[in-house]
Amino acid sequence: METKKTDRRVKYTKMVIKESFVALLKEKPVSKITIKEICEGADVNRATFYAHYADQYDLLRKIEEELIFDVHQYITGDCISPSPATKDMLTKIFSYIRKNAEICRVLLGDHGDNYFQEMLTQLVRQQFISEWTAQKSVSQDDAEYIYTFILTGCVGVIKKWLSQGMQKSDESFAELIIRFADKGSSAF
Amino acid sequence: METKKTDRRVKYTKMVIKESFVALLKEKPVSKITIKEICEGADVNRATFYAHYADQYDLLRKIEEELIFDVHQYITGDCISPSPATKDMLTKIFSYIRKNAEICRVLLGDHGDNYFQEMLTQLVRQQFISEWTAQKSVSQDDAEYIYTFILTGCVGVIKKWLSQGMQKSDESFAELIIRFADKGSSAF
DNA sequence: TAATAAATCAACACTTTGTTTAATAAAAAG
DNA sequence: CTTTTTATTAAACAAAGTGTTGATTTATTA
Repeated sequence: METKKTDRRVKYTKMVIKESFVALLKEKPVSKITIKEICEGADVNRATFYAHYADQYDLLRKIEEELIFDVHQYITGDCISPSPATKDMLTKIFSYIRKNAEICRVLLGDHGDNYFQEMLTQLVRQQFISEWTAQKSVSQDDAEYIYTFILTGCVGVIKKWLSQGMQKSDESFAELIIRFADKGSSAF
Repeated sequence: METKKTDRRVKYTKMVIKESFVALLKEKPVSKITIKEICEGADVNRATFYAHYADQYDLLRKIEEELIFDVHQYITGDCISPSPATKDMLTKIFSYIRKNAEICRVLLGDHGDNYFQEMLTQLVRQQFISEWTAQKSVSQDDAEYIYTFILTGCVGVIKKWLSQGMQKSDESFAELIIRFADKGSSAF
């Protein structure tokens, strides 16, 4: 991502804009952040901002999509079964989140928006449903409910883990998540 | 709630403002809704709006708090165990949500905000934790994670139920939620 | 070094905001 | 029913942010 943008000025501009924006997001929700503020913090002209983004929300969206793109790389088949492969996958994802803890904490925190969370769950959704309906004799409808329960539950737990400074190691946290997913699956 | 406000003019004003606001919330997120718009939709002077609310977000907050207050009435002790009392309690809550489906769907939908969801979970939180640590030999820390998993998971399922037109009856949906909570509890 | 592209600056009309004043209308109290 | 009280209105205001423009300067690439 962002490797084809040759011009260094563009790279720099986008970087400082994002930094300024994320810093503001720590203090208040997007809705209270003005483009003027972002530009002052980044020491960038307002016209330059509009050359790259439509508004604050567009900027937020693009930041989120970058993260989603990265996380997407880690997602492989076999999302739920408590296999070593799954544990490995989750550990890598949590390690990535830890590396980007600052922005992840903001996006999943009180000032974040639902969209990011929604995209995260959609990422695993299809994988999940198809695995489920194949393995067990569960109707599509029931599978949707189970999936929703487990996924939103796990995201909630991840948010808690993040907001409390990620005390548990990536690996042990992956084990915890697998346990939750496994127990949730047994609801039918 | 709102029964001591004697002056009928105030009652009316608040009512039309809320109606106009909720109608707008169906179309777009709070952040895109202007006070001017709300007032035009309600046919109320802008100065009148400021006499009652600080801004859109204050208005949203007050609407949410009214709902939370109502739901709070239904919450009694014994939140989790799959007892008939629990089922009865949940059925009543879902019936209330169904009666206020329009606003609930908006607040828990894509244009809603996290705060409402947060308040809903906080409502059950203390009850939950204390029951848990008493019944089973679980550390406070583990209990927090289990609670988070179950609660956010259940709220996710409720959101799905709402957004899909509440096909399941209040009673059968209460049973579903109890089943999820029970299975989630068995994670330790 | 020349050509190209990006960022800046200043100015623009426009919208929304939050507040204030006096005037008007409606409700509650006597 | 009349008086008093209170809510709402209307109009005007400065302040701030928005989104866009055209000319200029600066940095990058080739």
